[in-house]
Amino acid sequence: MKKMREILEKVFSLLYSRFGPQHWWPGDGELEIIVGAVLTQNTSWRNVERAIWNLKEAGLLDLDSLHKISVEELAKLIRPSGFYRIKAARLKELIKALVDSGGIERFKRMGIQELRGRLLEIDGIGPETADSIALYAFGKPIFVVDAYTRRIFSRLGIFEGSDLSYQEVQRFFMENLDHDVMKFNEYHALLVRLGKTHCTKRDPDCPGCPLKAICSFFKERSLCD
DNA sequence: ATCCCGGCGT
DNA sequence: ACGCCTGGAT
Repeated sequence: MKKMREILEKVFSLLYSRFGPQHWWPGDGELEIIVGAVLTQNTSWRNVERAIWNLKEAGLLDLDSLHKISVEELAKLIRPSGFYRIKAARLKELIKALVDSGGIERFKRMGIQELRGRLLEIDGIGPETADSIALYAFGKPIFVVDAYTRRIFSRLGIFEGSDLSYQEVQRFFMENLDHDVMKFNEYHALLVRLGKTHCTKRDPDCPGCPLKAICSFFKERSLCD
């Protein structure tokens, strides 16, 4: 399937020429990215920003402080991000794992598969969160799959019907794109951008979509007007 | 009312 | 496959 490489490049160039570089991850520092990756689970980034701001203002956005703070106290601070009790517990698990295995620098030095495996062992860290951390916090060449990715490529007609697993979708991208960190970074960020502004779940803006020329969903919709 | 850069337990 | 976790924006 040589064709898929061309399609993925086409999608990228259409998105990039419309939206430009996305400068991800939004927020600085490895720890802030790690924390943000957990807080944004099924939650809009706007709400995550408030939670992170609370942690910053309290002067707690460092490994040591987060390790010492109680779950209850942490839960209060991250309240605006929603699911705050379970997320506080998940953050504590993650922080504990980071501290116990020798800090962030130690994780950073791991190979991609070892790092991914370690993260997935932590309760509350699933494939998307693990890959977000691997790519955006540690600069590992791995493609992040999310709900937007699935929706956009289903509508394009590329994942049509087939109910693919996370791994299968990820393999599709990684087999058809160069393993370049900046490319993976920008590609995922651009898909999120499109998912928010045009390819929304309800009432998508197909006429204004940069991908409409190659989208089967748009073609189907255009027939009934 | 419905959704948001998911993950877990049943 | 489904219910749950939760606040905030639209």
